[in-house]
Amino acid sequence: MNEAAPQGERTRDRILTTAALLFSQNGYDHTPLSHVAREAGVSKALILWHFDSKEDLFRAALGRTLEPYRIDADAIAGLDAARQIERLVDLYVAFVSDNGYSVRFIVDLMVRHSAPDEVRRQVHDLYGMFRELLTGAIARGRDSGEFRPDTRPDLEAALIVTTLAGILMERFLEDTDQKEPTDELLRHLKRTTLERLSV
Amino acid sequence: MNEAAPQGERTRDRILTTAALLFSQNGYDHTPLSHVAREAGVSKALILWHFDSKEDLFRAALGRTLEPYRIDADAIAGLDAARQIERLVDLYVAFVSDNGYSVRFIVDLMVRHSAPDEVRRQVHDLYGMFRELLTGAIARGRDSGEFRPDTRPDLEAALIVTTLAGILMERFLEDTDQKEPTDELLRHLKRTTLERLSV
DNA sequence: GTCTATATACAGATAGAC
DNA sequence: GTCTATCTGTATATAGAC
Repeated sequence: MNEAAPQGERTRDRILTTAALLFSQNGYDHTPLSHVAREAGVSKALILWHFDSKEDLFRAALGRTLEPYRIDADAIAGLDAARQIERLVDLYVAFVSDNGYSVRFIVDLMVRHSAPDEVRRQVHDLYGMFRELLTGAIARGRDSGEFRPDTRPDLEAALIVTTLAGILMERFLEDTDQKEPTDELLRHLKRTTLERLSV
Repeated sequence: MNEAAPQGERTRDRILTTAALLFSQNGYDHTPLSHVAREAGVSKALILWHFDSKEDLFRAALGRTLEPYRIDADAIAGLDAARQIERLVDLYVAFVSDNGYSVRFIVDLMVRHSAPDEVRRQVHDLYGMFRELLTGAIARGRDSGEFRPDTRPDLEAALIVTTLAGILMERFLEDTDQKEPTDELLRHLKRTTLERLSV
């Protein structure tokens, strides 16, 4: 027997994982507790014993949904500035590709202004951290002479992340999950950015 | 008496307008018919006499919501290519500023894949038309010698609209309706684009 | 065309046995 | 901790009078 994970905890955990999945797939309003109960193999009453309300379950499940949302700054260590920028762009695109459902769900919450403040702040911070990484890479490239001396790292970084946000948006607007046109656009973004920055 | 607009038609129209507003403000799921009825000054039953179902009302109301969504190609006539690009960018930003609620609503429908096919197609077409206007302006600039001869109008236009989509996205991600940072970003977008295209 | 009253369904949440 | 049974509110939709 595993003393650290009694039955109740494991059941609670299964409810949480199930809820996180169903909420991100169907949305809060279209995920009745009965559905979560069925998929998790428990009764509605048990869910409401573990969590005070559906809203409470939702907030707890959001933690699961946001688990993969983190930035690994080490991933760009040891590269020159230009390569760091390219790598950050690729990491962004890879992330939204790998987390389609949940990214769509979180974006939906943000667009509808129905994300809890904590989530809103978390997303905001991640966005800021990513932009900071870009800003830092551009600043180092400028200071090392790799980029033009009149480069404005913050503004350039802001333009890049905005365009990436646009790529995300367009992915949602398209029904088909085509990636080929986006790839060409991505190459164009990276190329024009580096051409503009380079001396 | 106005023979062309009997009482029933005017009431139906008021229901439709009220519904379009409330749906775009609060969303479909959080707009009960009782709310529409109260705001429109009629009974729930009357709404369901005019429209077969809530879903039917919703589809009809979407027409109202999309009414302002159109592109006036004449607005850029007589300008040189660079000025046309700047003007199109400004028109885009002005539109999303003037139609905050409904743009947010439509985007939400698209993100959640819950827009009727007709609406999805309509938005897609508008997006395509706007990109076409940009593509045309860039192509004319290239052919007139104003822009570099190796310019690829379609790719450049795609990059611009993607960045604009990103600006829209970021406006949703921010809680505050600040516009100052966006303005600086917009200027940077226009300036870098034109610098890249110009000979 | 417009209303009041009602049918029907289903959601979240609670009571209480085990 | 987990269940079945039930309460309670609210939503869409219908019936039928005016």
